[in-house]
Amino acid sequence: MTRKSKQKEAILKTIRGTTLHPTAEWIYEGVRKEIPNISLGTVYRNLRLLKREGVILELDLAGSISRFDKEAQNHYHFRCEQCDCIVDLDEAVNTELNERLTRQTGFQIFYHRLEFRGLCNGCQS
Amino acid sequence: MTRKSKQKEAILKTIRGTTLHPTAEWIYEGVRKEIPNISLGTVYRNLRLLKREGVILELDLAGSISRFDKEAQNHYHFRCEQCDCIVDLDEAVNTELNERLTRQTGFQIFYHRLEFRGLCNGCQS
DNA sequence: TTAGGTGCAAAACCTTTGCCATCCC
DNA sequence: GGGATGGCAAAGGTTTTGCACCTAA
Repeated sequence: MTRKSKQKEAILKTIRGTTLHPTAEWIYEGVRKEIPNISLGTVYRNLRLLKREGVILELDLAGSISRFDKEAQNHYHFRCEQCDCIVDLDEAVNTELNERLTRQTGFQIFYHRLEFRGLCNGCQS
Repeated sequence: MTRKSKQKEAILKTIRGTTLHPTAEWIYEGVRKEIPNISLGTVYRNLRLLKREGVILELDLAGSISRFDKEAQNHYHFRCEQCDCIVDLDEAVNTELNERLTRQTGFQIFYHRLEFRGLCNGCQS
Protein backbone atom coordinates (compact mmCIF):
# COMPACT_ATOMS: atom_id res chain seq x y z
CA MET A 1 0.00 0.00 0.00
CA THR A 2 0.91 3.61 -0.38
CA ARG A 3 2.28 5.13 2.77
CA LYS A 4 3.25 8.65 3.54
CA SER A 5 6.64 10.26 3.45
CA LYS A 6 7.84 13.78 3.93
CA GLN A 7 9.13 13.78 0.36
CA LYS A 8 5.73 13.01 -1.07
CA GLU A 9 4.08 15.61 1.10
CA ALA A 10 6.58 18.26 0.14
CA ILE A 11 6.11 17.48 -3.54
CA LEU A 12 2.36 17.76 -3.28
CA LYS A 13 2.63 20.97 -1.30
CA THR A 14 4.90 22.44 -3.94
CA ILE A 15 2.51 21.59 -6.76
CA ARG A 16 -0.42 22.95 -4.81
CA GLY A 17 1.41 26.14 -4.02
CA THR A 18 1.54 27.36 -7.59
CA THR A 19 -0.82 28.12 -10.41
CA LEU A 20 1.90 27.38 -12.90
CA HIS A 21 1.77 23.96 -14.37
CA PRO A 22 5.23 23.00 -13.32
CA THR A 23 7.68 20.57 -14.79
CA ALA A 24 9.30 17.83 -12.75
CA GLU A 25 12.49 19.86 -12.71
CA TRP A 26 10.69 22.94 -11.34
CA ILE A 27 9.07 20.87 -8.62
CA TYR A 28 12.42 19.33 -7.80
CA GLU A 29 14.01 22.75 -7.39
CA GLY A 30 11.13 23.87 -5.22
CA VAL A 31 11.21 20.87 -2.93
CA ARG A 32 14.97 21.11 -2.59
CA LYS A 33 14.55 24.28 -0.59
CA GLU A 34 12.91 22.17 2.06
CA ILE A 35 14.64 18.86 1.53
CA PRO A 36 18.00 19.70 0.00
CA ASN A 37 19.11 16.17 -0.70
CA ILE A 38 15.94 14.89 -2.32
CA SER A 39 16.64 13.25 -5.63
CA LEU A 40 15.02 13.88 -8.98
CA GLY A 41 14.19 10.20 -9.22
CA THR A 42 12.09 10.50 -6.09
CA VAL A 43 10.23 13.42 -7.58
CA TYR A 44 9.44 11.42 -10.69
CA ARG A 45 8.42 8.38 -8.68
CA ASN A 46 6.05 10.38 -6.54
CA LEU A 47 4.59 12.28 -9.45
CA ARG A 48 3.77 8.99 -11.06
CA LEU A 49 2.19 7.76 -7.84
CA LEU A 50 0.13 10.90 -7.37
CA LYS A 51 -1.00 10.70 -10.94
CA ARG A 52 -1.95 7.07 -10.57
CA GLU A 53 -3.91 7.85 -7.42
CA GLY A 54 -5.79 10.56 -9.25
CA VAL A 55 -4.46 13.35 -7.09
CA ILE A 56 -2.82 15.28 -9.90
CA LEU A 57 -2.99 15.37 -13.67
CA GLU A 58 -0.18 15.01 -16.11
CA LEU A 59 -0.72 17.32 -19.03
CA ASP A 60 1.43 15.62 -21.58
CA LEU A 61 2.49 12.15 -22.25
CA ALA A 62 5.89 12.13 -20.75
CA GLY A 63 8.88 11.40 -22.87
CA SER A 64 6.26 10.40 -25.27
CA ILE A 65 7.13 9.64 -28.81
CA SER A 66 6.14 12.16 -31.44
CA ARG A 67 3.61 11.02 -34.00
CA PHE A 68 3.06 12.68 -37.32
CA ASP A 69 0.02 13.24 -39.49
CA LYS A 70 0.01 13.63 -43.24
CA GLU A 71 -2.95 15.97 -42.94
CA ALA A 72 -1.68 19.44 -42.26
CA GLN A 73 -5.10 20.91 -41.54
CA ASN A 74 -6.26 20.92 -38.00
CA HIS A 75 -8.59 18.08 -37.14
CA TYR A 76 -9.49 15.93 -34.19
CA HIS A 77 -8.09 12.59 -33.12
CA PHE A 78 -8.98 9.54 -31.17
CA ARG A 79 -6.25 7.67 -29.33
CA CYS A 80 -6.67 4.20 -27.96
CA GLU A 81 -5.31 3.94 -24.45
CA GLN A 82 -4.52 0.29 -24.86
CA CYS A 83 -2.89 -0.18 -28.27
CA ASP A 84 -2.01 3.48 -28.72
CA CYS A 85 -3.41 3.66 -32.23
CA ILE A 86 -4.51 7.06 -33.44
CA VAL A 87 -7.43 7.67 -35.73
CA ASP A 88 -8.53 10.83 -37.50
CA LEU A 89 -12.06 11.82 -36.65
CA ASP A 90 -14.62 13.04 -39.10
CA GLU A 91 -15.86 15.82 -36.89
CA ALA A 92 -16.00 19.46 -37.92
CA VAL A 93 -13.49 21.70 -36.20
CA ASN A 94 -15.27 24.22 -34.04
CA THR A 95 -13.55 27.50 -34.80
CA GLU A 96 -16.21 29.52 -33.01
CA LEU A 97 -14.84 28.12 -29.81
CA ASN A 98 -11.58 29.93 -30.45
CA GLU A 99 -13.39 33.19 -31.01
CA ARG A 100 -15.58 32.88 -27.97
CA LEU A 101 -12.70 32.00 -25.68
CA THR A 102 -10.58 34.76 -27.14
CA ARG A 103 -13.31 37.19 -26.11
CA GLN A 104 -13.75 35.61 -22.71
CA THR A 105 -10.11 35.24 -21.74
CA GLY A 106 -8.30 38.03 -23.50
CA PHE A 107 -5.85 35.51 -24.87
CA GLN A 108 -5.35 35.56 -28.58
CA ILE A 109 -6.36 32.04 -29.54
CA PHE A 110 -5.33 30.73 -32.93
CA TYR A 111 -6.46 27.13 -32.80
CA HIS A 112 -7.05 24.25 -30.49
CA ARG A 113 -6.12 20.62 -30.23
CA LEU A 114 -8.72 18.06 -29.27
CA GLU A 115 -8.00 14.42 -28.61
CA PHE A 116 -10.43 11.77 -27.45
CA ARG A 117 -9.20 8.87 -25.38
CA GLY A 118 -10.66 5.46 -24.88
CA LEU A 119 -10.68 2.00 -26.42
CA CYS A 120 -10.71 1.32 -30.15
CA ASN A 121 -12.84 -1.41 -31.66
CA GLY A 122 -10.16 -4.05 -31.48
CA CYS A 123 -9.36 -3.34 -27.84
CA GLN A 124 -12.90 -3.53 -26.50
CA SER A 125 -13.43 -7.16 -25.60
CA MET B 1 15.84 28.24 -49.25
CA THR B 2 14.53 24.77 -49.04
CA ARG B 3 15.56 22.58 -51.90
CA LYS B 4 14.42 19.12 -52.76
CA SER B 5 16.15 15.86 -52.03
CA LYS B 6 15.25 12.27 -52.59
CA GLN B 7 15.34 11.74 -48.85
CA LYS B 8 12.73 14.37 -48.19
CA GLU B 9 10.53 13.04 -50.95
CA ALA B 10 10.79 9.49 -49.70
CA ILE B 11 9.90 10.60 -46.19
CA LEU B 12 6.84 12.45 -47.37
CA LYS B 13 5.78 9.55 -49.56
CA THR B 14 6.09 7.19 -46.62
CA ILE B 15 3.95 9.38 -44.39
CA ARG B 16 1.37 9.80 -47.10
CA GLY B 17 1.26 6.10 -47.76
CA THR B 18 -0.20 5.20 -44.40
CA THR B 19 -3.23 6.03 -42.32
CA LEU B 20 -1.30 5.24 -39.19
CA HIS B 21 0.11 8.24 -37.45
CA PRO B 22 3.65 7.04 -37.54
CA THR B 23 6.57 7.75 -35.29
CA ALA B 24 9.90 8.99 -36.59
CA GLU B 25 11.31 5.54 -36.07
CA TRP B 26 8.53 3.92 -38.13
CA ILE B 27 9.07 6.40 -40.93
CA TYR B 28 12.80 5.75 -40.77
CA GLU B 29 12.27 2.02 -41.14
CA GLY B 30 9.92 2.59 -44.03
CA VAL B 31 12.23 4.90 -45.91
CA ARG B 32 15.16 2.58 -45.37
CA LYS B 33 13.58 0.08 -47.74
CA GLU B 34 14.13 2.63 -50.45
CA ILE B 35 17.22 4.43 -49.20
CA PRO B 36 19.00 1.89 -47.01
CA ASN B 37 21.65 4.22 -45.70
CA ILE B 38 19.44 7.15 -44.77
CA SER B 39 20.07 8.29 -41.24
CA LEU B 40 17.59 8.84 -38.47
CA GLY B 41 18.91 12.37 -38.06
CA THR B 42 17.86 13.14 -41.60
CA VAL B 43 14.39 11.86 -40.89
CA TYR B 44 14.09 14.11 -37.87
CA ARG B 45 15.46 17.10 -39.72
CA ASN B 46 13.01 16.66 -42.57
CA LEU B 47 10.06 16.05 -40.31
CA ARG B 48 10.82 19.33 -38.61
CA LEU B 49 11.04 21.07 -41.98
CA LEU B 50 7.80 19.59 -43.27
CA LYS B 51 6.08 20.58 -40.08
CA ARG B 52 7.43 24.10 -40.28
CA GLU B 53 6.27 24.40 -43.89
CA GLY B 54 2.80 23.30 -42.88
CA VAL B 55 2.92 20.13 -44.92
CA ILE B 56 2.42 17.76 -42.04
CA LEU B 57 1.22 17.98 -38.47
CA GLU B 58 2.96 16.82 -35.35
CA LEU B 59 0.50 15.39 -32.89
CA ASP B 60 1.84 17.15 -29.91
CA LEU B 61 -0.77 17.23 -27.29
CA ALA B 62 2.43 16.20 -25.67
CA GLY B 63 5.33 18.52 -25.37
CA SER B 64 8.69 17.02 -24.76
CA ILE B 65 8.56 17.91 -21.10
CA SER B 66 5.83 16.72 -18.80
CA ARG B 67 3.85 19.32 -16.95
CA PHE B 68 1.69 18.62 -13.96
CA ASP B 69 -1.57 20.05 -12.73
CA LYS B 70 -2.77 20.12 -9.15
CA GLU B 71 -6.32 19.77 -10.39
CA ALA B 72 -7.04 16.12 -10.91
CA GLN B 73 -10.36 16.65 -12.61
CA ASN B 74 -10.37 16.96 -16.32
CA HIS B 75 -10.46 20.52 -17.55
CA TYR B 76 -9.29 22.57 -20.48
CA HIS B 77 -6.09 24.50 -20.94
CA PHE B 78 -4.64 27.37 -22.82
CA ARG B 79 -1.00 27.27 -23.79
CA CYS B 80 0.93 30.30 -24.96
CA GLU B 81 2.99 29.50 -28.01
CA GLN B 82 5.55 32.12 -27.14
CA CYS B 83 6.27 31.83 -23.43
CA ASP B 84 4.85 28.33 -23.06
CA CYS B 85 2.81 29.23 -20.01
CA ILE B 86 -0.25 27.10 -19.33
CA VAL B 87 -3.48 28.42 -17.87
CA ASP B 88 -6.53 26.55 -16.67
CA LEU B 89 -9.69 27.61 -18.43
CA ASP B 90 -13.00 28.18 -16.77
CA GLU B 91 -14.98 26.36 -19.40
CA ALA B 92 -17.35 23.50 -18.71
CA VAL B 93 -16.16 20.13 -19.92
CA ASN B 94 -18.43 18.85 -22.63
CA THR B 95 -19.06 15.23 -21.72
CA GLU B 96 -21.85 14.87 -24.22
CA LEU B 97 -19.21 15.06 -26.90
CA ASN B 98 -17.76 11.81 -25.63
CA GLU B 99 -21.13 10.13 -25.77
CA ARG B 100 -21.98 11.36 -29.21
CA LEU B 101 -18.65 10.35 -30.66
CA THR B 102 -18.83 7.00 -28.96
CA ARG B 103 -22.09 6.41 -30.79
CA GLN B 104 -20.76 7.70 -34.06
CA THR B 105 -17.43 5.94 -34.11
CA GLY B 106 -17.94 2.76 -32.15
CA PHE B 107 -14.91 3.62 -30.06
CA GLN B 108 -15.43 3.58 -26.33
CA ILE B 109 -14.53 7.10 -25.40
CA PHE B 110 -13.79 7.90 -21.78
CA TYR B 111 -12.67 11.51 -21.92
CA HIS B 112 -10.99 14.05 -24.09
CA ARG B 113 -8.20 16.54 -23.88
CA LEU B 114 -8.66 20.02 -25.25
CA GLU B 115 -5.93 22.61 -25.44
CA PHE B 116 -6.14 26.07 -26.94
CA ARG B 117 -3.06 27.67 -28.44
CA GLY B 118 -2.21 31.27 -29.00
CA LEU B 119 -0.70 34.24 -27.23
CA CYS B 120 -1.24 35.09 -23.59
CA ASN B 121 -1.79 38.63 -22.41
CA GLY B 122 1.84 39.31 -21.75
CA CYS B 123 2.97 38.03 -25.12
CA GLN B 124 0.58 40.08 -27.24
CA SER B 125 2.41 43.27 -27.94
C1' DT C 1 29.79 28.18 -57.13
C1' DT C 2 27.54 27.74 -52.91
C1' DA C 3 23.93 27.45 -49.67
C1' DG C 4 21.45 23.77 -48.14
C1' DG C 5 21.12 18.70 -47.33
C1' DT C 6 23.16 14.18 -45.73
C1' DG C 7 25.43 10.47 -42.85
C1' DC C 8 27.51 9.40 -38.92
C1' DA C 9 28.28 9.52 -34.27
C1' DA C 10 28.20 11.85 -30.16
C1' DA C 11 25.68 14.76 -27.20
C1' DA C 12 21.61 16.43 -25.06
C1' DC C 13 17.55 15.77 -22.81
C1' DC C 14 13.98 13.90 -20.00
C1' DT C 15 12.59 9.91 -17.50
C1' DT C 16 13.09 5.35 -15.54
C1' DT C 17 15.44 1.81 -12.98
C1' DG C 18 18.65 -1.11 -10.06
C1' DC C 19 20.65 -1.38 -5.83
C1' DC C 20 20.94 -0.95 -1.25
C1' DA C 21 19.90 1.83 2.82
C1' DT C 22 16.13 3.70 5.42
C1' DC C 23 11.61 4.41 7.12
C1' DC C 24 6.76 3.59 8.26
C1' DC C 25 3.09 0.56 9.76
C1' DG D 1 9.96 -7.54 10.44
C1' DG D 2 8.83 -6.53 6.04
C1' DG D 3 7.15 -4.10 2.46
C1' DA D 4 7.23 0.62 0.80
C1' DT D 5 10.12 4.58 -0.10
C1' DG D 6 14.40 7.21 -0.87
C1' DG D 7 19.17 8.56 -2.65
C1' DC D 8 22.37 7.91 -5.98
C1' DA D 9 23.99 6.94 -10.27
C1' DA D 10 23.69 4.54 -14.31
C1' DA D 11 20.84 3.20 -18.09
C1' DG D 12 17.12 4.04 -21.37
C1' DG D 13 14.79 6.07 -25.19
C1' DT D 14 13.92 9.96 -28.18
C1' DT D 15 15.56 13.93 -30.47
C1' DT D 16 19.16 17.24 -31.67
C1' DT D 17 23.63 18.65 -33.25
C1' DG D 18 28.62 19.17 -34.93
C1' DC D 19 31.27 18.16 -38.65
C1' DA D 20 33.00 16.78 -42.99
C1' DC D 21 31.22 15.51 -47.31
C1' DC D 22 27.85 15.81 -51.02
C1' DT D 23 24.32 17.82 -54.20
C1' DA D 24 20.77 20.59 -56.19
C1' DA D 25 20.07 25.02 -58.19
